[in-house]
Amino acid sequence: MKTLDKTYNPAKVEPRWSEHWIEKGLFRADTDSRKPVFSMVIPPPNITGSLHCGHALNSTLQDVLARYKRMKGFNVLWLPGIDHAGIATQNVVERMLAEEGLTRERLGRERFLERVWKWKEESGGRILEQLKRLGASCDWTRLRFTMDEGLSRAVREVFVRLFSEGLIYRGDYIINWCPRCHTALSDLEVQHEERDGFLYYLVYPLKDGKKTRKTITVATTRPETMLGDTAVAVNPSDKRYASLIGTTIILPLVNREIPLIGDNGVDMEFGTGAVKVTPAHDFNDFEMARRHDLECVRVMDLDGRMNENAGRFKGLDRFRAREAVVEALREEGFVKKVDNYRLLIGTCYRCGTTVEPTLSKQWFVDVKPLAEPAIKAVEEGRIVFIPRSWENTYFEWMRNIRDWCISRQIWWGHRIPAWYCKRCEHTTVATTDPSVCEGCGSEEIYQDEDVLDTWFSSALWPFSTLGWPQRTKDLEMFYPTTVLSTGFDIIFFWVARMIMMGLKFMGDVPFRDVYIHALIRDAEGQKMSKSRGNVIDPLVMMERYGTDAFRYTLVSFAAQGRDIKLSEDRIEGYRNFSNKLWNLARFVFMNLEEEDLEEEDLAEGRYPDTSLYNIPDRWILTRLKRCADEVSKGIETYNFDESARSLYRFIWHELCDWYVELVKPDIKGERGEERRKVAVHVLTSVLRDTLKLLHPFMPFITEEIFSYMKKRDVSIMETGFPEPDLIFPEEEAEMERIMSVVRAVRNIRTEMNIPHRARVDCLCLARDDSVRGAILTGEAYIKDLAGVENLRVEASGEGPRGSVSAITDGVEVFVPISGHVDLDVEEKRLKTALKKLLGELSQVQRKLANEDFLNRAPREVVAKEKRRLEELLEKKGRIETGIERIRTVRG
RNA sequence: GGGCGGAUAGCUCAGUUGGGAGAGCGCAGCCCUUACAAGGCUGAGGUCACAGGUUCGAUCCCUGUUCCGCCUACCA
Repeated sequence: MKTLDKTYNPAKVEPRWSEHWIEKGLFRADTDSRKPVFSMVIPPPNITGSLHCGHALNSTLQDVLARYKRMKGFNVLWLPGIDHAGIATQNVVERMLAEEGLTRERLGRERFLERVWKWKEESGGRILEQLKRLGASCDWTRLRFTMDEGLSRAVREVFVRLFSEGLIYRGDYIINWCPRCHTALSDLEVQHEERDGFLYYLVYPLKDGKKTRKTITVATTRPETMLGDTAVAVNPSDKRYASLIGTTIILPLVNREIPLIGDNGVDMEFGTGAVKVTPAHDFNDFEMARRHDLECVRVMDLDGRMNENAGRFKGLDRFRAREAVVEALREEGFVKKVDNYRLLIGTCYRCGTTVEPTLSKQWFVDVKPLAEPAIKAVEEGRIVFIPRSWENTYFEWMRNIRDWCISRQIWWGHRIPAWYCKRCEHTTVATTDPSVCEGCGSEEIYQDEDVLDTWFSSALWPFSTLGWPQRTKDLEMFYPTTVLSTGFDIIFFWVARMIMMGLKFMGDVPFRDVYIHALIRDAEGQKMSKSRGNVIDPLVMMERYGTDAFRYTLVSFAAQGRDIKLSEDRIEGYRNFSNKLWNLARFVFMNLEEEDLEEEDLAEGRYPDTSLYNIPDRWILTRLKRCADEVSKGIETYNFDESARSLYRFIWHELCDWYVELVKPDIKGERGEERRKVAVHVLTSVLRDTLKLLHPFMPFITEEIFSYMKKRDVSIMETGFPEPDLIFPEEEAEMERIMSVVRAVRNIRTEMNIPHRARVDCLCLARDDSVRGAILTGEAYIKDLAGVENLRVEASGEGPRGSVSAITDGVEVFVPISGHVDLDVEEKRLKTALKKLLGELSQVQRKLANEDFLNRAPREVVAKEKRRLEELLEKKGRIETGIERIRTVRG
């Protein structure tokens, strides 16, 4: 057998396996399979993106699920893909054009789109390679892209059907406009930021107050929009102003006459209780204008500059205009005062520019009718969020949902399938490009210039990727998908919309479980961002510590409902863990004899006759079984961190720290050939099962080690997930007893500074027969692991002169010290132990003295406490004898 | 304004039918013991944020407070 390198070198191992798995088609879903189905679609990353920690976490968790389910015998589909990311991609390509001194307008739509496709072919989707590097076991043969022909057909189909049902409409409404990206944005695409600003108090004169110089003062954070004011509103129940409702105001600078209206939406407490109304540039005001049938006056153009309605301010950028307008108002005495004020401003999530609410003609989805069944699906538990608490967030948004603006004034995306007629003004909406107007048959039709929100196509992802609107085998087999794993930040953007669309067009939920993973932050708890410069690059981490170690770190941190503070130290720790595993394998392989290898395939070996097992064998097999149960349970309940913790403890602190040490003499043949064979067998079998348990988390190293154990060409992922059933609770307990004696002797050795090589004698006093039995059966192990020469076990008696003692549950361990014992050190040891013990003792005694406790607590609990009291009292007695003994020696 | 989450060892975090507080890193001491120094052994370190309540018993359940995050909202 090959000798492994002394340290594990992931860089040498990982790329080979990534390729191998894909070449062999191990990730392919099978439409002819009769196995139970497990399916997921990947949240499609942006085509412009590159792998960040969030992707890495989410993909790792999905990969754990996929690999686990595959090994458990499921027909697994994990469908990968990417998103065309309309605005982001267009920005990227426009930036490239700018470097050539070009603009998209000069290039023209068609040639611009050619450039985007070319860019896509050359440098788009880099992230897919990075996902492969991470080990993501997606079915790469089914890779999808939102702009693919098939998916585009799905988009059109959906648009046409919603339009025909009146759920998609076009109209003039106020929307969020990004003056930089030159497009409308949905509410969700606007990010709110708190900034310092001012609250301006503007004085508006009343028309019939000319003689009396009557005025009304309004408060605003955006004085420049006053040019577009078409009313002033007050609350009708506001006594200060109620009598003025219906009067006319002269708008300063503009000299337009505007009405003073009453509206319940006005907050009497805020500012002066009077608010200016600018319907064309404020959502609130727009609503109010509709209620009161007010005029809408736009005062800005699409670049965010003042337009002709702004009179002398025309051409000024909106922020310059603010200063200019305030200045002008001030000169004429219309500014009463200016307060400092924290305000929330909306910014474009793509470029950060302050968005401008603007009246505009756009396409919308009437979402309410779609939202109702989507709410119900979650209420009725047909879809379950994990953690459950996210359902509140979902409900909150869905119940207050507003119409979705889906048209974007960009070129890269699915063009809106609507044609307008120059003759009759009819709008033709069709799945295939029409040549004549549906209404009048005229050929003079032209297509809408706009494209759809990228999220529109993403909403169809779970079924469009499976072939819809065609009724494919994939669709039939894999829809609804089993799980969706994603971040909370796109619950509204994506999850909710998929649920609505899935229910609408497939008549069924798109997935059963929605697992919401944590958000990754840096070590200080800051959100990672390029501008902060605190981004941890997953690729660098994989390079530096190995993909498996990086994956394991993410999984270990993935506790539900808590953010992840990622730190490099932790990754290093798991790098060490992978090295530990590597060396475990190295040890095993080093000690195999030729015949062990010839006799059978280590990768498939069965456990031998259980009657041949000794205590350590039975103990480790029991521990393995418990670990396997915990791993499965953790994955199935999305408590991935628990699985990871359990495996870590088992491999390092049970298998390596104890079992390997226990069987070393066996493996080396010191206890006979038969025993050697059994030990080898158990050790290799446990190693093999451990590798399998670990494989979903650490696919590379496990496959690598496994490859040395197998005779035929098989991947570890094809060998099934271990479900061991051997369990020996008695030996498990006995072993614990033996281990605690070993620990006790080691403790004494350390505290007494006994040289490492020196052997010591040991006397164990234990009243309980079974405890003595356990110690006696473990004699050889205690001698080995604690460096004991002679071991005596007695029911009762005295510790030998000049010996030091340690007390563990039910056992008192004495170690005679050659030369003389440092009495002071020993006394101090005993006294500290006594002090600690007395604390525990008084707790227990207090409990047992409490009648209510005795009467009301469950019997088992009371019995347990009583047993504990006895143990503690016994311990106490022994420690006190020890202290007494020291006193007598001192004389 | 509404909602959600967090506060446990120096740091990062686990801890559910409520019943003797855990891990990793870091720290201290000893050890290059033939799988592993990316290692081994041993150890120190915690009024479980604060105040009440329920209970025989609370880190855990309930109420309130403080601090820190996040999401959401039409106080201009």
